[in-house]
Amino acid sequence: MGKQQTFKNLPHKTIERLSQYRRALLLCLSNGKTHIFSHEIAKIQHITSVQVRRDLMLIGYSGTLRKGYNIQELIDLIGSIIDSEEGINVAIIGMGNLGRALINYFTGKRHKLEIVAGFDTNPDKIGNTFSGVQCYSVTELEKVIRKKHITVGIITVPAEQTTETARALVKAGIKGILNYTPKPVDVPDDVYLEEYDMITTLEKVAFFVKMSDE
Amino acid sequence: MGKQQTFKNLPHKTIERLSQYRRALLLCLSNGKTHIFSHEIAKIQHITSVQVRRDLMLIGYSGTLRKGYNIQELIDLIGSIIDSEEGINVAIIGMGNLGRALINYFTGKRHKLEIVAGFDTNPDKIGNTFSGVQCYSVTELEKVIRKKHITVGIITVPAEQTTETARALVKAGIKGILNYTPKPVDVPDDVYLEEYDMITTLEKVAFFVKMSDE
DNA sequence: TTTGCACTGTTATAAATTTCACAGCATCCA
DNA sequence: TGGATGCTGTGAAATTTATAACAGTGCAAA
Repeated sequence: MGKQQTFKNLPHKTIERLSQYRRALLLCLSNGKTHIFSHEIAKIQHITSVQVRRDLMLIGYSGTLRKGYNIQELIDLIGSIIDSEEGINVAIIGMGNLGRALINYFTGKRHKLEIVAGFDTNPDKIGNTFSGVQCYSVTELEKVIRKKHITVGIITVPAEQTTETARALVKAGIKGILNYTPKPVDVPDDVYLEEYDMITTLEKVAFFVKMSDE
Repeated sequence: MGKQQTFKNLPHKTIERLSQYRRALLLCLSNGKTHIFSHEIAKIQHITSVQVRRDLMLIGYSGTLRKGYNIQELIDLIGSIIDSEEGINVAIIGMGNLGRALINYFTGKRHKLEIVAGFDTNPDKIGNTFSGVQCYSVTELEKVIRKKHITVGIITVPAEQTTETARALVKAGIKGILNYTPKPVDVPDDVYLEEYDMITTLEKVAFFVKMSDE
């Protein structure tokens, strides 16, 4: 003990980067590489090598001098930190384009994190399977979430259904919500909430493009 | 002069929040509200009222004591800062689920930021229109981008086409890229790049859910 | 075997961002 | 009319995040 708990204090930004490092490392591994230098990781992620080394220091991983970091070891270590041992089950509420994009994009990528159910109100979708994910009626939300031990919900419904969807998820005992809707939601303190609005990001890019023009 | 240029030094985080404030303000306006307090905005965005006031201070906007901020004025001011006067034209490369989701989600929301073209390699899609956006062949990328004065590109192609897509965009003279692919890209310094990976965000949510469990 | 090089690991420093603390003021209420 | 209240605006402090600077080390070439 003592070591494990320090992971609780990892900076949020480091957590995000660890996930990104792993993604990059998996790619390198599939290309046959076994070791990697901090500056190589840095290049891929558009950050500095110091930052990579600092992040790895925070998780207590040491590389080999002049050989770099062992990719497989590092992947495993990152997994032991950010993954949940028993795995985490995820639901997507809203099987429109965005919901289906996420499913496509996601299935089979991480074995400790699995989308195990989709929900929609459209009768044409209910009962069907999308990339291996069964679509249920939102009326069954609570039942399915409890039965399948789903702890994370991704909201991809139309904006006007956002609030009620979030409420239903909370009522069903969800622990984390990722809201891709443009409408912010309100949840109790014990539910972890992350909101992402694509318009904001696009407006930010547009702003800096405008600025670079003067 | 002197006032305008300070907007160049606005913190990145403030820029993002301004966009979010505007989104929330537009909603309030459509509900018939004319004024709003800093703590109301803060509540919606899950931040503190101090932060809202500080952001507004940075853009030089003053509210009325005990009445709050004039919503319309604030919307206009934010627009004058983050929007480009002539408008910015955007292209989406990759008309799969994610690309179409973005188009649906976006069209008609902001008049100073418009998606004016989509691109794909699938012959079934080329020539069609999706929510009013014409889909072109990627072979025409450079031609269309130059002709329509497109300065921002959103990449939503499959991962393995990411690198070449980014290269083509840069070659076509794009100024800003928003990459929704899990594969990081590399661009010259004068192209503003923003990358967003949905898996990272989901893994982050999962991490904090796991942590809250102990 | 020595010297230089190219890495890692870490402490110290700086920059960015958020929060605290409180002054000021218009309105309400007694 | 004289608080009390409930907001705004902002300098100062705290926190978070990133960068700089450099010591240590093992390999490689001479």
